[in-house]
Amino acid sequence: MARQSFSEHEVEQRRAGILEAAMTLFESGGLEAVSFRKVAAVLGCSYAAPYRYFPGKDALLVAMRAQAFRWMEREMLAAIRPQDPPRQRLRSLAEAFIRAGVGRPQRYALMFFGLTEGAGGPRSLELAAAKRDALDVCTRTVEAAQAAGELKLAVDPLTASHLFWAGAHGLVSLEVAGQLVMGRSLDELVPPMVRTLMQGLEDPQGLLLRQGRS
Amino acid sequence: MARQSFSEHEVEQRRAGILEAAMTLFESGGLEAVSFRKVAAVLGCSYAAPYRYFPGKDALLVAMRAQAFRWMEREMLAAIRPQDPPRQRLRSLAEAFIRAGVGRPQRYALMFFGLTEGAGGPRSLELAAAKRDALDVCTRTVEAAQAAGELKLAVDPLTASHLFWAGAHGLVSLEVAGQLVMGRSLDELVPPMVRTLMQGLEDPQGLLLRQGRS
DNA sequence: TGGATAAAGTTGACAGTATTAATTTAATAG
DNA sequence: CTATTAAATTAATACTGTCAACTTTATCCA
Repeated sequence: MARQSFSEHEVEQRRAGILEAAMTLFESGGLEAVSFRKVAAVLGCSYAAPYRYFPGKDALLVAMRAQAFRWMEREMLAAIRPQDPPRQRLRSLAEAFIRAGVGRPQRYALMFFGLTEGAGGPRSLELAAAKRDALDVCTRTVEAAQAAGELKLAVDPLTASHLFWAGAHGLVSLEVAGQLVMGRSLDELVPPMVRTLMQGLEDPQGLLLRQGRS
Repeated sequence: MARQSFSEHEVEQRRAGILEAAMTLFESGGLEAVSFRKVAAVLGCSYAAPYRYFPGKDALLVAMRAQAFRWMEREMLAAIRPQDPPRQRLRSLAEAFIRAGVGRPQRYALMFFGLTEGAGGPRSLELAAAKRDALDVCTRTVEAAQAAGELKLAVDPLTASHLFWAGAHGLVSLEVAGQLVMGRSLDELVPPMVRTLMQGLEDPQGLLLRQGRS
């Protein structure tokens, strides 16, 4: 006796459409270029229509951030080749993270510079999952290297992957924000950073066993 | 034959007043609580008056960021006691940075999460100087440790201080943004991070000379 | 002392924004 | 065909940054 509600799939499709439009605006003009009204204009609907699929702008931004984390996860996964030794995979991972972030500074800023965490609505579960999955790529790689005996950690693998993640993020973050002193390009800093992270994670005995280096 | 312009000092005083009002608003309600109109309301002037001292909101935010960097510089300087050995000073520096940032997450976010760098107006020179001075505290401490023979760097001191800075920032940044996996408190991560940074910066030979360990 | 002058400050206006409420459209079940 | 109701649109409110026109006011000079 009434108009049938949209199926879950249809709703998801509309959400995806809104998200895509928002992302397109974001890529071309940064956060300032993202507004419900512009999104609606791109989609050809009225400016209040998206409210049916996102309770507010915060929710839209959260979804955008989750998407950015998914992208980063893909970038990292694409960089680690199974045939490489675990230690090399860890290096590739760090390099991929850094280069992806620096290559798309706006997207990277969207990921990490979200100041309003948004009180954890139902949709921030998706964001949390996206973050966890991205970090998991890192954690698994660290664990694999340790399991293969190629990495002697001075701390537990989870802590190690957090430190690894934090170090890589710190470097990208500073570069993206233009904080690195002029004249020092990222190419100068990436290799020492990766080496510092790898080396710093290991206990001295591990270093001794393999005579240091790399 | 005309009303005398304000002296440089008077202008600076008004700028400082606006800045202070903006900071107060920021501390209590985040970036959303900062607007020219609210600042003016606090100061008791009309909403367009601040435009005489800041060309726009971006310029105001830049000045706020510079002030935050100056604060961080003071925090770090207060933490390094001259009587401590250089190595200990470096550790204290890192701890101070991390604890200051985590203790005031909003202010920290203001420092590093400024997405709009603002095309470098005349006032962003002050921001650049504030950033440089803060980083210099770190660089000088690293150099002192190296000069005292207490730190055998694997890279040049400037690169080392950048890595140090990046690592500390990465950790704080993740904590502030709530990216660290739940259950892992900062107290768990700070000591390993500091050790990782210190250890990672050193060349293997230096480690050998002092038998490893921090 | 009495304008003239120009800086400092105020007000009004415009274009945008997020968000909510009221309204309209349209599909479908009976 | 009609009642129902989800979806979409429109109207409206309360903000925002920014600029232009206007008013106030302190000073200098005649």
